This record gives sequence, structure tokens and C-alpha cells, in this order.
Amino acid sequence: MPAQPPPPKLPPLAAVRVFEAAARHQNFTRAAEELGMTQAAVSYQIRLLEDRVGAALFVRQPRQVALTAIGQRLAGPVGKALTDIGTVFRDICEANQTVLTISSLQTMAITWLSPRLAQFQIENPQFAVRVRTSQHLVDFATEAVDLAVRYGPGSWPGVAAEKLFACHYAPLCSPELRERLQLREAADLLRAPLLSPDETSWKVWFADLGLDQPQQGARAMSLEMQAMNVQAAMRGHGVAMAVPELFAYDIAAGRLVFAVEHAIRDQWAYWVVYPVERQRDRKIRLFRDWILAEARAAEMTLPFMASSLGLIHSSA
Amino acid sequence: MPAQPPPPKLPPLAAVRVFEAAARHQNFTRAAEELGMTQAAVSYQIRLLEDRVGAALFVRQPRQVALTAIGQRLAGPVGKALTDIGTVFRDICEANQTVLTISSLQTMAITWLSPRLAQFQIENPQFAVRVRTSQHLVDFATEAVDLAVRYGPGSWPGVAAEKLFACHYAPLCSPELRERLQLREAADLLRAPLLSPDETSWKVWFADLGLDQPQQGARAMSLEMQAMNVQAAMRGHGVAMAVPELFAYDIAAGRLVFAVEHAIRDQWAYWVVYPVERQRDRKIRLFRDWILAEARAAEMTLPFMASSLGLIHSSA
DNA sequence: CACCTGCCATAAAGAGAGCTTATGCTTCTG
DNA sequence: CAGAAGCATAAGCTCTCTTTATGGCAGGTG
Repeated sequence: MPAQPPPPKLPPLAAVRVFEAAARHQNFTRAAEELGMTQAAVSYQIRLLEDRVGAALFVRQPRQVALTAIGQRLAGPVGKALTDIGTVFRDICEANQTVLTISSLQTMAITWLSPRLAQFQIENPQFAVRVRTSQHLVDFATEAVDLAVRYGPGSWPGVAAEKLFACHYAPLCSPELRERLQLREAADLLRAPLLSPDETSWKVWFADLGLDQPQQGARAMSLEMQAMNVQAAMRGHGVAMAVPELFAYDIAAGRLVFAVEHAIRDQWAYWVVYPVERQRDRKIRLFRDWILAEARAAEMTLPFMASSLGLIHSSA
Repeated sequence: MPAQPPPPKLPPLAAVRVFEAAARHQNFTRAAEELGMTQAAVSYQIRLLEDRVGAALFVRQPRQVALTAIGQRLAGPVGKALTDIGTVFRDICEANQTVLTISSLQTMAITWLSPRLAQFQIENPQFAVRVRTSQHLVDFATEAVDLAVRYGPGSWPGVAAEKLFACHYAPLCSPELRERLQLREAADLLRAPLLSPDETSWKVWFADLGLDQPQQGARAMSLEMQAMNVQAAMRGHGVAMAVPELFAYDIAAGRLVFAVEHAIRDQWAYWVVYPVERQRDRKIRLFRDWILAEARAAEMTLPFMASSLGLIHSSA
């Protein structure tokens, strides 16, 4: 069931485009310039179209060409049609290039994404990049979001997901604190000031090394809390159990160090996700490629993680 | 001074055409059939356009393709634009193929053109051939005439003219009359019944052979009168001084013979003429080629004229 | 459950449409 | 009269697009 009746046989459209330019300029040479081809090519295409129509479209006068009656009848509608086509495509391309909306969890956005996004914006000035933070999974169908960064097991329906980095938990503190307390091995932490020591992750971490943490309690750690703890740790107030990947910048800058070189692996990871049907969109690909590269690069800036990841006993 | 603002950069139009068909069918394979190419080619072109736009136009589902949101936004306007282009071209082609109007002098139309035109009509049924007779020179700019047959010296401004045949004058009569009166040489005509004997052409003809026609008078011969005289001559009523080329059919059929084998050459001729700017129009060329061929063929059917033309002393 | 069919993607190879280069012609101009 | 502006034409080449061939995926079907 064709939506429209099968269209009449079309003339060679390349020739039509050339005709349109030639008609507008009333000059083959200038039309050729506009189209980025030679005058001979224009002449060739016009001739082609004239043969197809069966009538001259231009009168060749000594120093100029002029449209014939038939050429004039064509020029109007053809010009309009081509302009229309050009306009639709341009509009769509622009709409598609103007705004890039990323959805992310708050912590991720603040600690990891935002610092890096500035560079992306510089490299791709054609976009206005928006970051929307939200706690829930975005629905691409209803919300105007191009890509999202999610934290989870990595399989959501209807979206393509690519892993940015697996999450680990490791004890982080300021270099000064580690020095002052002479932190060397896990057991040393039992005498160090732990930030939010009653959280599950501490228990798991110590257990992973066969140690038993004196404090009890099992409060699930919120990511926001984690970020706050890390801020405190950086100011030397104690040791925070956190996802070091999220603080790669601070670690690379020396503001933050691993209190002890042992990490446990979380079964969840951060992913960049987007609707499967948009996987070929230029702007999707552009951002996806960029953020994946950033994630790789960020891992490289984690000397401990990078070098000893393989040696670390995973708790998963 | 461009009539319209320079149009936005157009996408590859071949790909646009393929997209339109694919969008209409929601099926690459069938679009390929319609366009007379392979499914792979459609796939290639769509991909090309998608890369250009920077976004997927179709969602590839297992057993079918469906337009994406962007594809849908394109399909409407693009379909309309292409239909418009197709329509303009089709209209013009048809208008250009429907009616063929020939202008001609009355005599020429009746004695020469009409009998032959039937064959042209049979060979080119796509045209409705119209013959308009008029006494004056048609103005192609104002009158809806495609070609004209003119009698004259052969040089008119703004039109291309090609000679159909030079005109001669020769005495014509029925074969019975020639036999009965035993007409052999020019002098024999002095005792024959001449039709319109007071016309200039008789005087000139006799003079060309060094004879003096007893009758005087110098009425210019009208072409209509000439045709009537020939009709009378064919019915055996006398000898007519006429342009034998116009009666080649009757001569070939044996209804009319040269009373005496001597012709004088008129400085005027019959020409087929048409506006120079339309010389490449298919319908112009078609008719021009046909009528020129007819003129050549007609000359061939004039055995006397064809064989002895070179020997005839021209009065011009 | 295995098989077949419909439909699209992809890679490689081939063909030809259309572009460029070069040249000639015509007319207008200084 | 020489030069410039403009278009046509011929020859040759290039690169785009097409075809051929193949594979994958999902949904019918015996």
C-alpha cells in the first residue's frame, strides 16, 4: 500500500540540479563554479537533460545563455523542489548537531564526567552539551536524552550499552595521612580513622583479606555519601572506601592515594548507553567514541589499578 | 542577481531518490525492483544518505525496515518535492509530444503536404498533427506554430530554413491530351489550348526557348489559380503552366504529364522553417527530418525533373 | 526442532556515467 | 585587431555506483 501513487518517471536528478544552478545564474560557467565542476560538465548535463525532455532548455546566444519558454516553465518548480529538499535536510542536520543531551547520575557527573566534558565541548563546538542528572533510568523514548551513563550490571532492554569501566572499592586517603600513619598493609587500617566505617564495603573489603573489622553495622553506601567521604579524605580527615575510578583525576594529581593497595571488584560497572536504533547517528558515535576513549585514558592514569588489576583478588 | 537565494547544499540526489522509494515501500527489496536495481544498491545508497545526514533513516528490524523519527520527517517533504519535479517534467514532455502544428500556404498544404502527412501521422501516432493554412508569414513568437512551410527566397530573420525543393515551371497536361495533340516540342504548344494563357509564366517559358507567345498580357499567377488550372489540365481541358514539384503525386500516378520536357527555374523555393532556438527539439527534428526526406523522395518521383534537371536552362 | 524463506548487510570486483582537459568557434570589447 | 568571455565538442580517464556473492537473523512450517 504505497502512501503516495508511484511517482512519474524522474529525469536524471544530477542533471536537474545542474539545470537549476544554470537557470539561476543564466550562465554555465558560473553554475559550474557554484557546483564545483567545470563548464564542460555543465554543458554536458544540460545537453543530457535537453535530450531527455526533447526540447532546448536554453537558447545559446553569443555571450550568454537564456532560458527558452520551456526552460522557464521548468526553472520555477524545479528550483522550489530542490530548495525544499535542501531545507529539510539542512534542518534535520542542524537539529541533529545543535544539542547533545547526556543523562548521568549525580556523582558520576560531578566527579568524572563534568571535568572531562569541557574538553569534549572544546573539540566539538558545534554542539551545545547538556548534562541532566537523575537518579532513575532515563527512558529514551520519552525524554529528550541522546546518551546516558548508567551504573549497573550492564544489560538493559532496547539500548546498546558499552562498558566504561568496572568499579572497584579501595581505601583512599590523602598522601599526608598515609605517610603520617605509616599505612603499608591492610591490617594498618584497623588503627586508622575510617570514614563511614559502618558501611558494608569496609566489612567486605577486610573480609576479602581475611581480616575482621571490629566495628559492626551494614549501612549500604550511597554514592553521594561516598563522594563526601572522599572530599573529607582528601582534606586528611581519614580513609574513605570508594570507587577509585571516579576519582582518577584526584589520584593522578596526587591529592588522593590508595591507603593500601588492595581493591575489591564490584559486580556493577559504569556504562554508556543509547538507543540501539541510534547507534549510527553521528552525534551518538562521536560522544560514545569520545567517552570510551576517556574511560580508557582514565584507567591509565590509575597506576595502581592499571598495574595491579590483574593481581587483585576479586570478591565477585 | 540570483532570483532565489543560493540554495542550501543538497544531499546526493540519487540517494534521495532511492530513499524516497524505500520509504514509500518500507522495503528495500521492493524499492530496488521499482528502481530497476539490486537490493544491495539500495542498501548502499541509504547508507550513504544516513552517513551524510549523520543519523539513521531506517530501523533495521528482523523482517522489515521502518522509518526512524528522522526518516519520517524527511519522507514527506522529499516525496512531495520529487513528485513535483517528476510532474513538471512529465507535463512538459507531454505538452511537447501531443500537438504538432504546421503552418503552410493553402496550395502547398492541399497538393503536397496533406497527402504525405497521413503517413507521418501513422508513423508518429503520439502527435496530433494540425495543419494551419495562412497567406502571411507566421510569427512563431505569437502563433502556436511549431514549423512552417514557406515559399520564398529562403532567408528570414530568426528562423532556420531548409530548402525542400526549388520550384520550376513547366507545362502540364493529361497524357491523353498530349497524345491527341501530338505534343513533342515547345512550338507544338502554340497550337494547344493553354490554361490561363495570359499569365506571365507562359511568356517567360516561351521566351526561354526563343519563342514568342502570340497572346499578350502579364497577369501574375496566383498559386490557387495554378492549382485550379492543374485540376482542369488533369481532366484534359488544356495545358497548365505550373510547378510540377507540387503535383509529383499526380505525375507519378500518370494522371499528369509534362506536355513538353522543358522547365524554367523559379528563383523562389519551398522551405521548411522553424525557430532557431527550437532546432534541437525532438518534435521539430522529427518533422524536419521527415519532410526533408519526403521532399527528396518526391523529387525522385519526377522522372523528367530528376533526370534532366541539370540539362535545363535556368531562367533565373 | 530442523529447515526453509524473506529480508538486509557487507565485501569485492566490475562497468560505465560523468568529469576533466584541451581545443575551437563566435561575438563583444577596448 | 587582439583579447576576453562563453559555450560546444572530443577524447580519455576516474571514481561512483552497481552487481555478484555471501552471511546473518528471525519467523514460519512440516
